[in-house]
Amino acid sequence: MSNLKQLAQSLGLSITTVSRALDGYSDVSAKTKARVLEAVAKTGYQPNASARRLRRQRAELVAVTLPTAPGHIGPPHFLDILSACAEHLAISGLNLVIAPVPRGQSELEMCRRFIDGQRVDAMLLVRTRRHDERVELLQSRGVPFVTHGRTESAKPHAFLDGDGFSGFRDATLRFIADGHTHIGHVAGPQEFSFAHHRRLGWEDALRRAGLASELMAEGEPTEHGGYAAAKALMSGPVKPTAILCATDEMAVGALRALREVAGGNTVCITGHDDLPMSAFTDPPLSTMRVTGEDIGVRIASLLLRAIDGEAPESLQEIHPIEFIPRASHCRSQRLADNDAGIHE
Amino acid sequence: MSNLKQLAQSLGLSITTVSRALDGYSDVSAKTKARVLEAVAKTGYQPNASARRLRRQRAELVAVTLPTAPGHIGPPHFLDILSACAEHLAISGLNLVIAPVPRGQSELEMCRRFIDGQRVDAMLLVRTRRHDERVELLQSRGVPFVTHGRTESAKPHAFLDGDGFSGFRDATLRFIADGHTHIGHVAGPQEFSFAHHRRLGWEDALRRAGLASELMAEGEPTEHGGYAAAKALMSGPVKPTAILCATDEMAVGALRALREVAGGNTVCITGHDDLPMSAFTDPPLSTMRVTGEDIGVRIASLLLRAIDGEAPESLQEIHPIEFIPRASHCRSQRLADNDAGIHE
DNA sequence: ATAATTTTCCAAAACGTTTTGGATGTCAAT
DNA sequence: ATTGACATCCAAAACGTTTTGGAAAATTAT
Repeated sequence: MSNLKQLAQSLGLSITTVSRALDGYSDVSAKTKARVLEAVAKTGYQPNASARRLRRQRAELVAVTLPTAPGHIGPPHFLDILSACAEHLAISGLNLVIAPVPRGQSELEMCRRFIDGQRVDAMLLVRTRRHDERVELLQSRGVPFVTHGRTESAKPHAFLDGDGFSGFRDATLRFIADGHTHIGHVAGPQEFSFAHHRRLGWEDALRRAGLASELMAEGEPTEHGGYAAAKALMSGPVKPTAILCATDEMAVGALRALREVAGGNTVCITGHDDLPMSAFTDPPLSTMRVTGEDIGVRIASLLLRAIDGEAPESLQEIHPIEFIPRASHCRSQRLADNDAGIHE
Repeated sequence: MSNLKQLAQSLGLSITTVSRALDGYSDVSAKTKARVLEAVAKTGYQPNASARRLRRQRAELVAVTLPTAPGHIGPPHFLDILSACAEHLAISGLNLVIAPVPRGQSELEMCRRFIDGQRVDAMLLVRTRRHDERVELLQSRGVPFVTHGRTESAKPHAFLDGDGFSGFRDATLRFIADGHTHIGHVAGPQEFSFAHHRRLGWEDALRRAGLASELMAEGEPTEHGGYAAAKALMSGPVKPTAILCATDEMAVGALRALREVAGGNTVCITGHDDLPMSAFTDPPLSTMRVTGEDIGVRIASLLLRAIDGEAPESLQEIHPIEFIPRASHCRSQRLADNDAGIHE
């Protein structure tokens, strides 16, 4: 609509001066600056984004790659995280674009398109895999990026993660303290970083207590995955009396499986994520969550610092997990009452 | 990294020719076109997005405004819709940016920033209100846009909506046919278009059947909102024997409320949206969903047509709703068995 | 052989900013 | 009067594309 040229002309000033007035250079007198500001306020002038981006050689954009998994895309609270992230990025003039992987294309091709076309200043990777080819690509291109979840990459990179290991270890220890000796795990796909760490935490606690860690079933990180995995666990020769699920969604599926299986309604269960709905399941789901304020905001500030050129080593955050006790982690009252009792 | 100039130089061609070869003009011989394509494949050249956007006077971007509601942002399956939409837009070279409203700013200011800065070619509005100021602004600026959900705007605009009215009317009729005479409604905030239409459908069925429509409670479109509303309904002088909830999330909350209240476990209940988790509640939630293929894809194609200048009148879609029967809509077996029985 | 047409190419002008490197004028110090 | 310092302004270059309006070469028609 309106551009600098017209604005300058109407004020009898040069384009340069108007531009510098708006950018707050000391270069322009207080009087003309005021005049410019007034004119801008009146016309609602906004600099053309593409032009500024071209000149500044910054895209003012950050892309988040969404792996289009079959089924649904990610934990339901994911949009909240992205929204908070976008809101925080916007303060620094950056916008967040959603970059789902087109069908028939690899995640790699997609990343390449974005960085080679200089469409973005940085990227955000979610659903990180332990060995993630996207990470390697971005590292080799020198593009700033942050991953949600660690990887096992040799070269350090910026990431934000919850301490799933400790969270699941502590939850398992809690079950052990409650007298459980058969503690199962409904695991997410082990290629995913988050799922792997949570499993390791569960295993670690069992090992320390000298308990076997064979009661594990893996499934898709969805309600159905949790359902199927829990069914598998409950149909084995040795049945668990407590189950840690990798996510709340899986736990919801597991809850249904337990409902359908004989003796299932005394099996204790926990999830992870503290989804809004988890307080409303039957029984209300005991779960965990990353402590502190919004994850999205923290991711955003990591991204900003990465763009500013900060070293990856100093951009790695692992946040503690807090346990949200509700009803589901102590269903078998016998156990909870005589807490030292051995259960079989 | 690499640009047209370098590419042209290395091929001994002009910038123009290379550019036109890539855009598929008939203007360039088959042989040189092949040479160019090969060089592009080898160097991985991608045109600089900002430059192209500036020259073409298109932002190649579509923004979706996310109302940052207190609590959570939208239905959990929302990201799936956005993702599908983004994927489809990408085919035409458009990217989807998410534009949450920064705190302390109005949705209007945010829209203005985007369109005055020519940051976007079109906008997508969700959580549409019956009287939506964003719609008026965009109409007055002549920016292409599509809303998810109708409005009561006098001027027509592009939208995609489910036929919530018919969906809820039919579901209510189904309850009536099952012999229910006290049918309640856990409603969403009536300022929202979707919530209002669903209520009207419920009311319409009751009116036709000569039944009173006073058993309604309104709440936030969240689990907790549904919980509180259902509690309110169940603590009145006349209690419903069936309840239609505006969304699955509200239904999940209502289910818990019914669990906590005497006689609640025979009250029939339905939701709307068919969230993944709805098949796993106790009892499995009977619900509804928009028929046909992915909503996100359809929104995307509406957006594309709007950008192409198609008239708003021809860009209005209301899609039928299909009922997903599970267990929750016929809990009181007495009713279901003798279907003509009067219940009190 | 010449004119008309088609094919193939390209120089230069945009697009709207930001930034560089002065230019002009004012004022105080010499 | 000259110099230096400072305040205020601006012309022009650049960012990397796409598009316009030809120009040169090759082909066909006369």
